[in-house]
Amino acid sequence: MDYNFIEIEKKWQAYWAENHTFKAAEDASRPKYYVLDMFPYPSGAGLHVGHPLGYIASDIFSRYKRLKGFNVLHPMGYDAFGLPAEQYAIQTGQHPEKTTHENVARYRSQLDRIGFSYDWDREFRTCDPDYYKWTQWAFLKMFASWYDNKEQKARPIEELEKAFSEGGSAAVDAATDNDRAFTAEEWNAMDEKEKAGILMHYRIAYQGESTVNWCPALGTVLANDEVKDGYSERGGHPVFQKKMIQWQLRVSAYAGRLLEGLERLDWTDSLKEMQRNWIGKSQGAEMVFKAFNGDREYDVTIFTTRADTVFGVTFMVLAPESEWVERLTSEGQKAEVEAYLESVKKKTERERIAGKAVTGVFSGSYALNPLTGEKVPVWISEYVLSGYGTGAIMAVPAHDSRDYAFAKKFSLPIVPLIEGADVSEESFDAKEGKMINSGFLNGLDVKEAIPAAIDYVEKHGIGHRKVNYRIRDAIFSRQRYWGEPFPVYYRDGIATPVPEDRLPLTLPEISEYKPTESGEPPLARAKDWTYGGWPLEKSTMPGFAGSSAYYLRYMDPHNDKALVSPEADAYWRSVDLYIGGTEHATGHLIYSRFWNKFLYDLGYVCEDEPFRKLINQGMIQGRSNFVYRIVGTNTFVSVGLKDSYDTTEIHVDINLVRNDRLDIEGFRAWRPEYADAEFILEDGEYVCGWAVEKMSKSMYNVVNPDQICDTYGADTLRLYEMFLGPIEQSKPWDTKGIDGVNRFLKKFWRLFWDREKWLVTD
RNA sequence: GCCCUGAUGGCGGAAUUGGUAGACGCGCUGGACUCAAAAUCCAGUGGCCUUUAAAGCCGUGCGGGUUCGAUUCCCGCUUGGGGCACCA
Repeated sequence: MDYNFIEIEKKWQAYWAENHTFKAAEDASRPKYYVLDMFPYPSGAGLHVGHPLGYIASDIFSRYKRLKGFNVLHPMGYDAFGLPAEQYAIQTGQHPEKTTHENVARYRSQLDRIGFSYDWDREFRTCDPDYYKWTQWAFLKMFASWYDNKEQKARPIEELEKAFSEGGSAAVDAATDNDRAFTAEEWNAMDEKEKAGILMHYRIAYQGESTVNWCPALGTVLANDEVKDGYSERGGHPVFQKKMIQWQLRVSAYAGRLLEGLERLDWTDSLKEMQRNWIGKSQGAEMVFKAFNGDREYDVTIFTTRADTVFGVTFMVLAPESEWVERLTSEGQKAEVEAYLESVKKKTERERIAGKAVTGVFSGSYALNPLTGEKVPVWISEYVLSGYGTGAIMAVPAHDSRDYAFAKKFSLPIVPLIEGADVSEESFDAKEGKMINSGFLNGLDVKEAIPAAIDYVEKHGIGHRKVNYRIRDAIFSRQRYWGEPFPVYYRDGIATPVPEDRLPLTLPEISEYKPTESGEPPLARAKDWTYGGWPLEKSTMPGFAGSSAYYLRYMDPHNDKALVSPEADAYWRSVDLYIGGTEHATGHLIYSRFWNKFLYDLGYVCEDEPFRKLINQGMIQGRSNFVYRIVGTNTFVSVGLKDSYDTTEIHVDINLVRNDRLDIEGFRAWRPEYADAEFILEDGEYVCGWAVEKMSKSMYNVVNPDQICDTYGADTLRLYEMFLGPIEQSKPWDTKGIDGVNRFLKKFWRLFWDREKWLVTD
């Protein structure tokens, strides 16, 4: 009896399923170990050979840990809300639920063939109402919480209301976008609507106006991590900046903890570094400049990390979206400023980045340098971002390259502040050298001058030390159908939570999945989308909502009283080993950490960080094949001869190619337009070109794991994927070595079966 | 531009606390079995010099350094991959 993988795998996979061999249950007598894969989005294309790489690694490690005596939790499920199913629904009218269901079934059967040791009793989909009930629940908790900067934790909103009624806005140090100060008396005199408006500026899940990434082609806003180079990550459509009122999560409140928590995690340096950059801590100072529009005086606050350069300020710049623009635009400059703001608005995000053209307009106002008393003009330019710092800067062209470019363009003065710095051709940005032209800072080194300048500013009441973070609050609304509905309705225009015991608020049926003609989200089509007679929120939650706490739900997936019971949480605690792609570095892995910290603050989970150790598996790339068609003909030339002709390179299905030799008859049968194709051969064969590219349907280079399982068996597939190289590394799929792995398994089999008899008794 | 990573035979890659470089596999070469082929098994396989062997020399991207000893540590380059990018 030879190594018969078909029989062996069938027998044991059935045995595992029947006996729930890998079912995990809390067991205080054994140490726990939690191994998790990033759950997949079940796309219509099914699994290719690259997807299971991480799953295979984690499965091997799970089995190893079990044999070492650990109680292993190793679950799997599906990230099932999302854009592709919805786009498909818009095109075909088919309910996304149906598409999702079919795709999940396909994924499951493919996963089953590979023989994973998942505890399938814990499987769920994020689009199941029993699951998204807890996504909605977490949102309500965030809505009902504020962030206390002093205690560095989230607290119930009632405690904030109490503080306001006793001491007004000054009574708390909270993470907020509120800029209106009020006393206890003023607070207590406010009506309900006014109070609600104020509280909205403090809630962790809040509704607020901000500049968002608007994608007209998708009809929805996108989060920063969903936009790449000015195009939507899904679909590649252009993205515009637009001011809109949206639900947001106050992730920025957790910036310090998200940064500091990285220290204790067993993640790769590169991934931690990516998160550090995304969070972007910078230490500096805020300073107040007095600005004058005619005879009206305003205080304009700026942020700088180079307080030492304040003697070299020759102008100020406001972001076009800044609230100061309106106040500081003089009568005479009004028309010009408005024209400029209009031109900025029309640009796509892409144009704004790519052009990097220096643009701007004079506001007509002047400001006073608080240290020198010197009068400097106030300009408006898109190179200043409204979302960072205060949306206004002091410009020091001699020592900042962006200010330098601006000063050159608009002929503004450039005053060098560092000894020996030549600023005739470019700015001197380095933080080194001796200060000159800088009053009391003269002679100091830059590194001494920065704190000295801030000390001076603080002492004279001009400003104070300040830490700024680049990380923005997460835009949490999507103008789409296939996502979690917000459990919020509008009572007299006041956003009001649906009571917890009425969750889940299930997604209604609608007739069509596209936005309405008036531009409202698809949920506007739902009949009676109301609660207690009041209209419900029409946007839905983004993809990352459902994936932010799924690892907690696996601990206790059937609990209808809590996201996770305190007992299950206390036993499984957090994920010990998490395997998944690096593409989630600044999305899912930030949101999950935020979400977990929030639940930790409220006492729902016992660990502050969700993922102890994280490994990023590399991508398995595809090896594509090409044929070369002579332009204007239906004749194809072999790769070695193609340079003698003018040809177009065309992807050809790798299933029609063996060892780069084309199956000519197969090719003719592939597509009607190739039925009468002619070929120019080399040595009687058509040789294809090749390249290593992303494995994808459109490049016809997808290798399906089912084929490998048919030919060699799941164990050969698993062993071979591990054999391809280090797990973290990207590598092309190349079956050259697969026979060797298969041979190894056959030899291994023969250790136990010697042609006619077993060599083992048990 | 800034940050993070990597570079080892014909190929994928081992060697992860500084101690025999090239494990394992692919490929290739030779042999056994067979009428023959496939499959299987055995042996060899970094380079140079040499008919062969012994012996020797050279070898971990490049140039220096530390050390009894460096793929491993330090400095400076070249180059592949990834991330960020008007963040004041």
